Amino acid sequence: MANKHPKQLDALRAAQMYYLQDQTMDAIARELGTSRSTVSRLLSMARESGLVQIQIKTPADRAPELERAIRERYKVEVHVVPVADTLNEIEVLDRVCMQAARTITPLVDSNAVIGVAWGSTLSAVSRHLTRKTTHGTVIVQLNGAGNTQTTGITYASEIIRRFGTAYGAKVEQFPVPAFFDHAETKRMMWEERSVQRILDLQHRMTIAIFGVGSIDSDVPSHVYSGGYLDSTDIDSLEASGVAGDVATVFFRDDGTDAGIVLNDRSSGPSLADLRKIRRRICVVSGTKKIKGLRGALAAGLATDLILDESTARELVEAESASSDPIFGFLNSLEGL
Amino acid sequence: MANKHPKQLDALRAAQMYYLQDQTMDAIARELGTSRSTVSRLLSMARESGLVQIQIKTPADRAPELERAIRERYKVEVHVVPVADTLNEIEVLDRVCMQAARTITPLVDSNAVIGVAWGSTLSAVSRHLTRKTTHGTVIVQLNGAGNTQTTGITYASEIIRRFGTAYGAKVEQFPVPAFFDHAETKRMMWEERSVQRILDLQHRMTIAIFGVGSIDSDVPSHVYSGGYLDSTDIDSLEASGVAGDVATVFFRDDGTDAGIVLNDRSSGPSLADLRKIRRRICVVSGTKKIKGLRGALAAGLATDLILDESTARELVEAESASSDPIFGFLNSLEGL
DNA sequence: CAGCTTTCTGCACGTTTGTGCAATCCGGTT
DNA sequence: AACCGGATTGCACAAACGTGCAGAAAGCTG
Repeated sequence: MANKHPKQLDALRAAQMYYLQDQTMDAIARELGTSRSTVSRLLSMARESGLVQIQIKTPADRAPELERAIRERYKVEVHVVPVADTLNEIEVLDRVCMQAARTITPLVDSNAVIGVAWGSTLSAVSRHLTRKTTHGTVIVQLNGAGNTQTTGITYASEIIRRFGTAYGAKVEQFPVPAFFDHAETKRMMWEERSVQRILDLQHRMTIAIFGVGSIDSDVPSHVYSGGYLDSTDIDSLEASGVAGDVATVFFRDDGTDAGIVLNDRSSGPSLADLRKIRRRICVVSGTKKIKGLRGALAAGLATDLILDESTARELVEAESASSDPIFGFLNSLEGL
Repeated sequence: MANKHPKQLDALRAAQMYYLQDQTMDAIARELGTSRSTVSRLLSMARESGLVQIQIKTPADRAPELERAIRERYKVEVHVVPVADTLNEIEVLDRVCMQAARTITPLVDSNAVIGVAWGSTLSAVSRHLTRKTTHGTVIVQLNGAGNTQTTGITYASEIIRRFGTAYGAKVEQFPVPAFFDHAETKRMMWEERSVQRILDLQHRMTIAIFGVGSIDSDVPSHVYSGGYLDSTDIDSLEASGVAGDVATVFFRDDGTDAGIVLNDRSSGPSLADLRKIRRRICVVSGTKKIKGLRGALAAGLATDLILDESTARELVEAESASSDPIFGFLNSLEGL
């Protein structure tokens, strides 16, 4: 029809005709004066560039049993990702993270300050993000990623860079080690202005996105294997009865963190600071993380929880059969 | 897999897997233990029941020329519906109204009070509404529909009933004639408590949805042909220089309504009252309505405008070539 | 419980959609 | 102008999808 068709405009037209008027791609192609295949490509462009937004709204009253149970018990917004229990761990992670990415995107607004942790879960999430145009959004790295072997920059920065690209946001790295060797060094670094700039940003976070580590995990998280901790550290964690971590900050089964010395050397935000953030999104895939997850929930670290179905089921069952049911009950009364 | 599958839950699962995890229907069928065709049907259920919400977000800066021009000039949120100019009037109406229905739905919140007019446009919109679960929403008829031949109940009530069904809302009819024969009768009816109940509701409207009538329309709107007005009335309208109407309330080219006597006998809300509503959505299809549309825009009756592309184009051109070309030119200089 | 109506399901078929590939276009460079 | 590399297009084929239809299941009635 017309000549000078910037692709964006064609994509918009196509999307409107396809999604709002139920036209076939063929009809759209004829109107746009191009081939059907091009329309197909325009539409996938439109989807990926966030022009088309598809979301699934669960009326809370019609949510599945499982979701209601978790929502009630832990007072979190929960999204249970349906997955066949025949899938292997990696496939499940992938599905959970794809759905997580698409669930998170609508929550991101302009001028948000988004804290992002790192790890295999977040890496998978970042790979599935769909675009959304926002203004003034900032992505800030939640915790350092350096370790004894590498500076960890590429791995963690890759993740937050993907977030930045998806939302058109500025990206702020946190170039410090995951754990300091000496708490004193950390205290001094925390006084540095370059670090303070990041800490300030972190205090202004409106959204945090993180996974959990779990100490009894057979496949231990990066933190426990990647040269971040030595055997003394791990012994000390076990001695303190640690259940897991969020952004390299540890906690116990019951959500407490007092007296866990390693936290004094960790670069992640204290649990208290974390809890101040309005929206705290926790993504978990795999039943091996149950222990850490329960701790995180007991600590009230998450406002939103995205997890796979098997883990969700186990969470509900595990809690009912927990060693301290009364405490669990109290928690659920206190709105954690 | 499991047995006792309330269909709703299956539909939710399917929708999540399809739209959030990019599974094929085949894979979903296998997991749900049913056939692919059933999944296809579940998904269309999920779409129609409003479980899946697809919307198209136009970043204002990347909107087509036409939209920007109208948005700037008339200060309304505008949605130009792309349609091939080879389509006939009825097809265009259908497309516009389908897209209108899908554009309106996301704007409806719980506890909204939605005023709905009647006419061929609104009838078409109502036929394309998609469901959305809301609570405490009320649909109220904007203006009476009785005329000298019928009570007009079935036609208008059909429209608002469809709105009610789509949003799970209570429906309030307005059982009065479109035009009273005597202004005095109207004044007295307006004192009746049954009528006052509706008027009260109308004062609490948060959204109004209407088309426009246009006096020079070759195919005159129902109001001008369906036994609502007699020839004396029509003469009087022409004598007053009327351009069109919204919900059976008339106005001139320039948006004024002072001194149009027929309005004293009309059952629709005064223009002043209309303008108090937060969100006023005007749906227009077909260039024949240009005159009425321009009047309505001049009167500031709409906050949101949904119209087809040809009409949009003509609206922009008509204005540039208006009796005051310099003004039009200036407009176009100002970044329209 | 038989007989009827209504709803649901899977199959088969035709339609619609995604994508690898080769041809083409386009902007920049030599 | 000739050349080149990357992006874009349409084709052809395969994959994915929607839907009329007939049989099965579930309600309903007497």
